[in-house]
Amino acid sequence: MKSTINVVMVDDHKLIRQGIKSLLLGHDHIQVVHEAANGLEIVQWFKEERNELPVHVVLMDMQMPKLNGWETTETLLKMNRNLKVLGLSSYDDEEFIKQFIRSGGRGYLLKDQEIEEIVDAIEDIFETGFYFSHRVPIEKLKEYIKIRDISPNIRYTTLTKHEIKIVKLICEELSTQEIADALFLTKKTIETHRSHIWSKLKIKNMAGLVRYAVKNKIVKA
Amino acid sequence: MKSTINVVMVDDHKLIRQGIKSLLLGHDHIQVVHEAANGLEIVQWFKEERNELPVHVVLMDMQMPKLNGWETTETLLKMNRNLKVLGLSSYDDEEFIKQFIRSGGRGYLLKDQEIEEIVDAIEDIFETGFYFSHRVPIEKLKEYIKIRDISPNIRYTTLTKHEIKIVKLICEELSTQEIADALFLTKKTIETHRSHIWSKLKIKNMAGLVRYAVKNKIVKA
DNA sequence: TTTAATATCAGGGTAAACCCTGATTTATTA
DNA sequence: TAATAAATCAGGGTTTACCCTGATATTAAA
Repeated sequence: MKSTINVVMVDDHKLIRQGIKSLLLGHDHIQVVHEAANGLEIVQWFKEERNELPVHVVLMDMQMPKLNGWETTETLLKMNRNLKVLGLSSYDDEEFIKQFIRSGGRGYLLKDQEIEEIVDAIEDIFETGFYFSHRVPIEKLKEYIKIRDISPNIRYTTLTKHEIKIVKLICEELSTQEIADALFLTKKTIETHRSHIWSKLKIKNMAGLVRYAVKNKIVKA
Repeated sequence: MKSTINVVMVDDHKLIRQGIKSLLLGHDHIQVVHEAANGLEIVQWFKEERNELPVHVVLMDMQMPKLNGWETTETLLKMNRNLKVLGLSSYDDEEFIKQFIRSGGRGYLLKDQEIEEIVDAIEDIFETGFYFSHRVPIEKLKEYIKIRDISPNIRYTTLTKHEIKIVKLICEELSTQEIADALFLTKKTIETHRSHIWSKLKIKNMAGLVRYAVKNKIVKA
């Protein structure tokens, strides 16, 4: 008989959480022991309310407000290095997956794939420590996995709260001048913030920024 | 005993389709008789392979590639005016819901809500013909429902295929000149297309365009 | 405590975005 | 067939975005 795998689910859409949970009900050796709607919630739960309940695998959506998937992963692994985090996403964006692996993620699944794969993935990540969907370009990723093992704390890009506020307003179609007026700052200040954002995110223009913002749930599309 | 409600599901994420289906398994009077990954698939199915199987409710994701939720709704209703289409979305964007209702949608659900609501919604839309989530600003929507009953064929915005190609390239952070070079056209031509897109979508700049493109799955975020 | 990051602002610049009017050709639809 | 929409291009315009360098005060981290 297979030993029981305790799974925790993190996704901001309750319907999806419940749906996947319901799919896993047919597999007795997989137990969903807790669920959370975002990164902050799950970090809080691990910190305070867990009551020594063993958790083997975390099923984590990448696109979440507040703390996104990889930010949350990094935080959780600081508390428990043995945790296996399985990323779940609509996007097979390479940069995205890279970030996640740098943060310590051990597997990645795409939402538009076969359902059986989620069960396979949970089993594999529990037994071997890794699982990557065949749609993920694994060869390229191996490099990142190595890098992470040598130097586990590679920085990922973070924007400051002022920068995030400006990103939001850019996405609302406000011009630099309008943003300056809205925040009681000069146009030049906003321009400086903009150029910092540009170089941090390595984007060329507004279009790249908006896609970043949507991907990271700074704004809704 | 309640009579059986035959439901068809349209969503581009198999995992979500299966999840919801699995949730509905506990409710014997609701039968998921078919599922499809996008608008084209379901239109095709209704046209050719249905074999007179009665369909009462269509559960339709709004954000899909190829044919999106409301475009598909409009097409399906041309074939069968009695079909009740229940929209499913991550977004409570008013413009979005408006488009859907103009196309003949009869109900709207948000993905981050309680699961029981999906069962209620299917039952309500089947019995009364309407269901709107309490998170949807129903008062405003009543106007659109009326308008639709008087003049059912209000135009929604459509971009031409050339325009869509340009939208994609703008989202890839290409400048007007770069797009012109890529498509072997002059800069002026691209500018004209741009200005048409701007006025069709009533947006102010690139930021608005990218959000439109992501919302309508012209590009991934 | 020293370093590094954050937040504020300025001058001066080029290239790109965005807006107007206007025109021709070719499809498509009524 | 007539009308409409799509696709191509042009001139000439203003405004905004984006890129340099450089400065200063505050705050957070090593």
